[in-house]
Amino acid sequence: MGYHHGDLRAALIEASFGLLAESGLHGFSVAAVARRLGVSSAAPYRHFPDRDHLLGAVSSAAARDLRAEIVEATDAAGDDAGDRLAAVAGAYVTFVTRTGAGITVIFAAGLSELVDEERRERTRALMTTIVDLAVAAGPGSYQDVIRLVEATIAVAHGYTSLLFDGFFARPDGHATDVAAARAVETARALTSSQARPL
Amino acid sequence: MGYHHGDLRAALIEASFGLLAESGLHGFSVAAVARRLGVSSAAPYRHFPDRDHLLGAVSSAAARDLRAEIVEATDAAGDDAGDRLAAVAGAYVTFVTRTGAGITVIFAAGLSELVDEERRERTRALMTTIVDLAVAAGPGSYQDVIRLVEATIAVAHGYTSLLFDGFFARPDGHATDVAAARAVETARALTSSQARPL
DNA sequence: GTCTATATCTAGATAGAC
DNA sequence: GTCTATCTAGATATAGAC
Repeated sequence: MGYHHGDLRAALIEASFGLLAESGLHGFSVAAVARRLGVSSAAPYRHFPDRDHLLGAVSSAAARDLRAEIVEATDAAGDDAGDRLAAVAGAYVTFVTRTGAGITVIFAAGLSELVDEERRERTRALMTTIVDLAVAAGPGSYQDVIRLVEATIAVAHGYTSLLFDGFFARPDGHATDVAAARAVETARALTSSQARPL
Repeated sequence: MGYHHGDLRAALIEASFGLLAESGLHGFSVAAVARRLGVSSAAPYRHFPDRDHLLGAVSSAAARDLRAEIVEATDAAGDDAGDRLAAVAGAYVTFVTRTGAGITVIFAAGLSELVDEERRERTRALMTTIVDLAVAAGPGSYQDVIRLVEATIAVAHGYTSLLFDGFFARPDGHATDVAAARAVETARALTSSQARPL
């Protein structure tokens, strides 16, 4: 076996993204992540007590990074509030196709029992960021805002799944760009119609 | 162990739906399906040569049944072409929440290599049914029609995933109805805006 | 801090009894 | 047509060497 890294903990999280992107949560295992880094299957357990804690750390990092890329994408989208919210969908498709860490990983994954304050905070920040964009885009009640957020995420996640499951073509770089663009267009249609009652 | 059924083959497919609905494709295994029926883990192999052939049969049945429920839902949706297409999303959420067999199972699952003419035909019929509804709803080019189909499926699948992953609440009967209604509303917004260029 | 080795578990799949 | 028994493979997790 190979041996030690400067920071195996960080490397394990990074390698988990790669594995998730290729094989999905289905194909994720601590052993496979270790293999990817050329370390023994026991090595990860020096840094994470069990599989769920590794996944929790991956989830935490994903919530932080996804939020950062969403902020970046909305900044690039200009001033129109509808365009800015729609950009969330594009950022989601791009990020999740690259890292494999979408809502399935960030939420669920049976991690609800894990107490991780940092992760909770990052997830909350991610949601707050999206809700704020929806508030700006939708003139409706709080309930309407939440519905708009859900719809935007549903669109983003739906296109990502279609892409991952080969509905479009193999997810090479170009297919990802196309899917992201479609997701943005579709999400954008939600906010135009939001002006009229949904 | 228990013993023989009238039709274990059919029972295995039915039990697979239940297992998929509860545990997802992630938690699916031939052994677990057998356990559900109280038969030995070897019994399924008398009816299916391997795991993929069972999943293929499940996929085939799902394509047939989902199409039937879509036809039923669109018939109930009235005459407006936009309403009829939007009804697809509602039928999808309801069906997939109950059976666990959505696009992830019907397509992907590494079943592309499986040659199953009946399954291919059912999948084709399912897609044709949706495309026809989109043609009626969208006055655009063939490309626009395909995009509308993709968007509708993305919305439907997105809401189903949100529901399954606990984004709304536990998927009891009521939560499913709410998610289905939201999916219909969101899908409906796509076709109103389709009148104006997307 | 990582390795080797190992115990335990679960799943996929096959052989042979009934 | 199903059962019991068994083999193989891969994953989680722990113990102890270096």
